[in-house]
Amino acid sequence: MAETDTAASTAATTPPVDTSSADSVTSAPPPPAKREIKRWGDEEDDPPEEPEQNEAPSTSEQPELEVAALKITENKFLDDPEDSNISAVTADDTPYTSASTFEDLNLSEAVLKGLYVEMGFKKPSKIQAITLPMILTPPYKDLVAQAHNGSGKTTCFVLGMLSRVDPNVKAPQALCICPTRELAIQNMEVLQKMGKYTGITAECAVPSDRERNTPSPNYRAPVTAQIVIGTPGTIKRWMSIKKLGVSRVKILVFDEADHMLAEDGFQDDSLRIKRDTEKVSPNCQVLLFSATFNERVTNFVSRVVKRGNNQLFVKKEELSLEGVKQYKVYCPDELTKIEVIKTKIFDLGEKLGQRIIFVRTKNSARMLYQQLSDDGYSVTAIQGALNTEDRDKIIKEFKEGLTQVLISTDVLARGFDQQQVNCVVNYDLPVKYSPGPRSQPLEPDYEVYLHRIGRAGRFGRKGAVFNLICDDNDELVMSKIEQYFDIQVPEVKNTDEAFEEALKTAGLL
DNA sequence: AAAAAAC
Repeated sequence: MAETDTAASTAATTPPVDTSSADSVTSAPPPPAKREIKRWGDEEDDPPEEPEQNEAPSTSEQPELEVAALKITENKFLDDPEDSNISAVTADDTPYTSASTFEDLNLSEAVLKGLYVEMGFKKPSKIQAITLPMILTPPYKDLVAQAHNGSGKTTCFVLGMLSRVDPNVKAPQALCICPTRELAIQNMEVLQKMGKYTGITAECAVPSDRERNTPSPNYRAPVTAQIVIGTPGTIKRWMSIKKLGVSRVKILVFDEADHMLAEDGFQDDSLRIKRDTEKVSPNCQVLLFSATFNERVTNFVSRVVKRGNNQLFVKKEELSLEGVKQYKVYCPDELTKIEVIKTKIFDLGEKLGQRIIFVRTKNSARMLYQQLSDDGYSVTAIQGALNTEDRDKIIKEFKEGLTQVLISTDVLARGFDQQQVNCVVNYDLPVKYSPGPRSQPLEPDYEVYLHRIGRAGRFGRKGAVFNLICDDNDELVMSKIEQYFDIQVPEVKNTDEAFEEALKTAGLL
């Protein structure tokens, strides 16, 4: 419970924020009769997925939630000029009013208590204000929602699931599919905290070593939990062995939806789960959330989601977080990279918060871990080849603050929410593996880049990112990333002074 | 290559 202060902070903040939003919170003169436009608070754009301990982020750096309208049907919904950057929101012909308070949403007393007491929230973040009415207002339409990293997307779908469950029906009614075990567990923790007073039951469907070693499908009883959050393989398996019945499912959520529906992601599994669910629950509402939706996935996604047409998107040029300063560091060779990690990220980074170092392969995670520990540095490393027990332990230690520096593959690139992380290192830049001959230059993986750097700067906090640039291809990849997101990433020389200066600029020292 | 997890 760090509630007292957390509460105050995350939610609270109230704001001194830039006038743009604060004032209008209440003011909104209801224009046309039917739709009154209220403002949402902007200061705390997001109750981070796991919002507990926070101090109020300084308002100055709050990320703007710029939402570009994908499709604006009738009405322009937002007539306040200050909101002009937020277009979006369109429902075929259903008008929605954004929620300026949680009370506007008809949530149960138990859920409200969870929000205020357990989570410490005071009012909806921008993405919550916009999407919650869409999620909770009948007829329940599907939704595709994009919002910045750390802006509170988890709360949107967790509230959606909690609100739509009928407490009297003891069967799965809400399903949430996530790309990794860690994210599923984290989302479950948020759900249990937020839903603490509701009595709603939930179960996590993730791989476990125990389960893997159990040959018989009778190793478990049928799921009676009302909400199930898990990874695609386990969900699929439970469904196929008839332990997870989906005939009562009313709401199906895909977290990190762009990846869940990407061809090189979990498309097959996701579509199968969706199809099998809809077969017996044709009216099931589908929610897709992510911070990234590239053009290709977006086209596909729009075809997949049929019930209604509520969509929210953010232009890629407005997607990187203001509060997270990005840098590049030229390292002539691998040894220099390791030296930078030791002298800058560890030694000089003592004064920083927690740090995550992203590497490309499981093997480099192991190797880097080995080299650093051999040299006496205190660090842990996580990657998918570890057994589940070890993965859980490493995450637990990091979340408890027992470890300060964590090496990770892209298992943690998406969704991982630890507010004390204020520094991210791309030891290897994220690249896509293009099919065909190995000789081609590697293309940047823009989405992964954005997700990785979003591990810092949760909830509008400040952060710093260091990209280690080793060869010509790295340099090319980096410049493409800058171009794509329309950002400039300055160089930091490999000296203590330069790093200190960079950290100061980022507001971390 | 990473991720999930195995019909």
